[in-house]
Amino acid sequence: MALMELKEAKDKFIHTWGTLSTQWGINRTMAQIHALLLLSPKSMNADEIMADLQISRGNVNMNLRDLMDWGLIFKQLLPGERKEFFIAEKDIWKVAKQIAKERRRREIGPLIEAMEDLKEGIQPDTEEKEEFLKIVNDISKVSVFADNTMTSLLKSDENWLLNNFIKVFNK
Amino acid sequence: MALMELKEAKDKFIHTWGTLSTQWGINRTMAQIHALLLLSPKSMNADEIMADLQISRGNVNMNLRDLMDWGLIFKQLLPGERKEFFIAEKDIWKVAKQIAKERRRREIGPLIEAMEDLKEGIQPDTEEKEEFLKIVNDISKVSVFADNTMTSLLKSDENWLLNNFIKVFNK
DNA sequence: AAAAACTTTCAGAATATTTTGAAAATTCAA
DNA sequence: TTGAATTTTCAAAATATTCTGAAAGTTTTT
Repeated sequence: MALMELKEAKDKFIHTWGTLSTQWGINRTMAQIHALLLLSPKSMNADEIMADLQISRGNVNMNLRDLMDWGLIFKQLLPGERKEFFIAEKDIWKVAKQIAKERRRREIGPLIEAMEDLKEGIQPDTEEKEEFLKIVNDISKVSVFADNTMTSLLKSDENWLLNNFIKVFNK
Repeated sequence: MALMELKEAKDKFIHTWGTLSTQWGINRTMAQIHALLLLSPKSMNADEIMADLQISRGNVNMNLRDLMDWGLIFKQLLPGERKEFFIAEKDIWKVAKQIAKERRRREIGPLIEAMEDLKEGIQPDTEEKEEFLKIVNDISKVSVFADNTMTSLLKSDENWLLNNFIKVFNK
């Protein structure tokens, strides 16, 4: 790609972030607001975000709330300002951990629960039922494994080291 | 949950799989067909799937193709049968690996590429540009790390052991 | 206490995604 | 070959999601 001006590059970043996010199951606007705040050296208020991304007040409000739920941005009350300002977590490792944590909670948690429910409802008194329970149990095991793996990865930054070890080990 | 009959439990499984899949960014019908085939002891053809899930031929065809792309089901040509039959991979660990692989390809790959593009387009000749590049670089590093971690986890089943080690290590 | 500044809500509009089903394409048996 | 069986395609319909903007709610200032 040819050389770009900063403004152009920032716009491209925001646009890309928005596009990729949909593949992620994350709302495009939420991702764009996040990208905008990530790149902004200072915190921004709703009006600034509206103007910048050309979106409605309601949309901005709703997505700012979601971003706070995800733990990706924070409200900042500036002295002498009536308006609320928002600032993004800039430490990308923290951002990644936060996203992974939230996805684990949303994606793996419900799966484990659902499998437990199914296990309890079926008695393994026929061949067919045993086969069904085998699948449910296997999914249960794999999801618990995935959950544990995620938790381990997230729990402490020492895991950075362990993972580098794994990476080298598998070369 | 109260005791269920097998049919009821299978329906619940298919329904649950379909519901959870949307949170995953995976099409509901694709997930339901996958669940149906996972639970089916024998391979099924398009007409059987249409009848079972009450969906159109076009929808079945398209989602069977997607499931094959994901490597989750396989076409089976039965001797003496004109119709194509489909069977799911039943080894859940393989299924999980396949899903993780596909998501890695779809979610992490494009992110790494996009960040590389941005890096190349900007010269770090001002403070502002350096700050921008810092963020792009950090995202780059984190995504490459995530990509490597995934690859390691998927590369060989010896990792099961290593991961159990990590799990115990972090207790 | 009233008004101004600001934030939140939510019904309807806009947009995006998924599904249908009939027509076109393909495959296979005779 | 022909034509019956089967699969694939794709434009239009159905459904689901996201966005808007004005009204309602809240907080702060005067």
